[in-house]
Amino acid sequence: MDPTKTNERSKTPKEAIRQAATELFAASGYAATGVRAIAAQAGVDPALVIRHFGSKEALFLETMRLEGPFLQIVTGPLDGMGERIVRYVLESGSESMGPIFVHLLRASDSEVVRAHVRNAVEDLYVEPVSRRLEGDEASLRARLVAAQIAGLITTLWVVPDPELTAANPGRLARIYGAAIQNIIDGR
Amino acid sequence: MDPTKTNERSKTPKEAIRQAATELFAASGYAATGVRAIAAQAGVDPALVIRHFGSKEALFLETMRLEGPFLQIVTGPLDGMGERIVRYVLESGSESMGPIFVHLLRASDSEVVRAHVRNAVEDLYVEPVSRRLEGDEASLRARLVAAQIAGLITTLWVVPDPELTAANPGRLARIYGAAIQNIIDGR
DNA sequence: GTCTATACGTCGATAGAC
DNA sequence: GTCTATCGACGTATAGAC
Repeated sequence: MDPTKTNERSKTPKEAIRQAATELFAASGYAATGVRAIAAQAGVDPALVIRHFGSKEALFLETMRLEGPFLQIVTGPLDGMGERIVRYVLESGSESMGPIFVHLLRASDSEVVRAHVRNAVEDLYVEPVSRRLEGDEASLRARLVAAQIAGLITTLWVVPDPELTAANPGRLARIYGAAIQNIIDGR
Repeated sequence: MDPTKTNERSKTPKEAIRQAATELFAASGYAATGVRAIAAQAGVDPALVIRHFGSKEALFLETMRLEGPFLQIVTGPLDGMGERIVRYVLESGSESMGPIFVHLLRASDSEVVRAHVRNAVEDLYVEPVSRRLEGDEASLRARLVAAQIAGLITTLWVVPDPELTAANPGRLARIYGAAIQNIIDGR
């Protein structure tokens, strides 16, 4: 009569909370996910959630760790890198990295969340790209590439544009990739 | 005849609420601004805020109307339009349009807010740019231009990158403008 | 040391008296 | 129409049971 999941008896309560939070935040975002709902799904008391993670926001950030094989993209040849970046972003939409970015940006009303995003962008995108770029103002141009990626993610998934999400990925990669390549090559 | 109310110094209560909300939302964003704080600044009862505008969210959206002379930028010549767009965005940061976009994106955890942003982007950016673009896939390319603009706004002000905000505006306009121009020109 | 029960303060929103 | 009183839900804190 109750098809919801049973208690994960093989795990410690803290891990059960972390897993429940990961699922619920990923499914419904930050605001729509309550501490009591997380506790219910984990099969624990709501107070335990705060006791183990300090606050709802801290738990949110812990489940929203940005990591991905983006570095591999950047270690490839400079030629065609723009298009490869776009393809990677398009694929990451259904993967782990895309949705995480989406929920983080949507919850960026908090300064703590913004700092989290800032650090992740710096480590994941700006730093590796900056290393690879040649010519003047490599750091500046790397940040503008990151801005282009952020814009694509925003328009595709944060505030989705239906016509863009339905567009042919190959055309997107070709057109937007060329624009990114323009900054990679540096005029 | 209906002479003015007892409150000669202020406008009608509804307008006082609207003005107070506009100031507070612009200064502190959506989450950090409470209904009671708005009512206090407007000098009215908190219940009036909801009664006049339905909800905090509806009042927020009413104060966050996106409008600007962006259309003038797009009516100019196609040549150099990319750079002009970037300059306009950079200037709008201290103006009315920039902060509004920032607070809307930061509050985009709500589907109602997302719809608001989607409509504004469509009317303000995509539609005018799409009209001006030549060649195939004008609509798609216009949306990718909008994506680049969104990325610039995001990286400059939604989740500010200190090194970008401190960068020379002329260099930003030249580099990022060229990338936008790449899509405007269409390969 | 973990976990539970309970409660506190605040939030957006509502009902009903003047 | 405007205020008083209050609602239910939220995130969070704490005392104390196992």
